[in-house]
Amino acid sequence: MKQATKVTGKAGYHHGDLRQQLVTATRELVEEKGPEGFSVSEACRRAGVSTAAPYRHFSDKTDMLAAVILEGMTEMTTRLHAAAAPFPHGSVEGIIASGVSYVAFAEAHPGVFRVMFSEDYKREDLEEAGHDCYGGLLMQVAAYLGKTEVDEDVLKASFPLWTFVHGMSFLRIDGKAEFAKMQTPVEDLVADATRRLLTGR
Amino acid sequence: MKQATKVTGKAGYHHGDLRQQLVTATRELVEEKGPEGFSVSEACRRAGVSTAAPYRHFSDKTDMLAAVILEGMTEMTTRLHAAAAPFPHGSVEGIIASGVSYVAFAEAHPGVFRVMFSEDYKREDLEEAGHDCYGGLLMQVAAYLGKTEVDEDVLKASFPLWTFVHGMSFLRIDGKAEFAKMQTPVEDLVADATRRLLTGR
DNA sequence: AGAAAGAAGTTAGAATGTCTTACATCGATC
DNA sequence: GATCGATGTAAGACATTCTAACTTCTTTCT
Repeated sequence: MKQATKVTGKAGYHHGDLRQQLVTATRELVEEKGPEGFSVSEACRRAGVSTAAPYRHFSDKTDMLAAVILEGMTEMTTRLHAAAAPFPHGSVEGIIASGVSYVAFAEAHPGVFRVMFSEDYKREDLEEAGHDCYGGLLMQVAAYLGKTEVDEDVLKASFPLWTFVHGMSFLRIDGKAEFAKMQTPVEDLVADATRRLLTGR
Repeated sequence: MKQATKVTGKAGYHHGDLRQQLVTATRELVEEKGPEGFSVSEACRRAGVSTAAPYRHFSDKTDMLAAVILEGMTEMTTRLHAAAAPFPHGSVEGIIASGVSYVAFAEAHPGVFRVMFSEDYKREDLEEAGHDCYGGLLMQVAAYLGKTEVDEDVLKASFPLWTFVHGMSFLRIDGKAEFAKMQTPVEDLVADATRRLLTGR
């Protein structure tokens, strides 16, 4: 009656990999029904355990969501990195590719993206994950500006870029692009804006 | 006729102005605890009625939130309009002022702002309210471009502006401006970006 | 004016959800 | 091979959304 969870076939009282399975279930639910629609009970049902089981692995309902956020954050970081990789470090093209990838992540996982920014999950690990992610852009912009470290100029140049792709992400997952009758591809919008914000033309 | 008499409070069995009072309570709660923290029960407690009372005025919990969204949307519309009013119609300054005002609204009412864009509240009245709001920007940009009506060019020029202030709003209410070590005033950030996105330099 | 109709409250309760407490089971260790 | 700690379950306290049936007040119709 247990789901076949492990390849080794663990079908007993102990689950074997419950924590990760709950995170996955949570993530799926958040994706399907939105952050609001997620319930611990439902995740338990999916994982095939009682509703009390998660509390061995998570302190809270929000703790489960935090785990999802963390997963999402690291995934986003690697994605942005990978997107920029083919281009020279510090090139406008690389920065644009990162930006496009940011929006793409939001569109691929709107639920997770929303949770990632939905509330004040002021937690050390999440902050750190955020820093890692944003740090990638800072490095690229620094290189673009010919700097070896992140100084005031780099911060000032980077933030508007983030702002733009962040706004673009939300508008798109909220269907506001259709609302605004904009069917220009994201790639073009991000490329144009990034160029203008960065190079000034 | 009845509203005027019962403004002072619930003297009797009938409340007199429950609907509006519930909307207000909902809005306060959303502001205090965020969209997630809001509960119908709590709103009822604040309005001093039983938990069943709201269902005479709203179909749903989400219906109550929708009312708050509508209020917020119209308030935002008037704000943006007012902000641009002092400047010549179609001037960059007017457009910038609107943008700054957009972010200011988000910072003044982060909870409401978040609900306004948190979910797919696909409802006719909300869509319409959104159109009214965005329409203001479209008009200004049209005038800026020397057009008398909203055509493709206007749409293309306007959307990135919205995108930017929208992203800025979210980043700020999420505390990401501090996170990114940006303490440049919003006014400057919006002004710079708007100018660049719009005029190209 | 007074009865009937309808609007807008109330209480009670079903269904669902979060989280705690006390207990059961399993794997690993000594 | 008995024990112990980690991990699961069962039962339940309490909150929440929403419905159903009843009550009270307002309005409207003769």
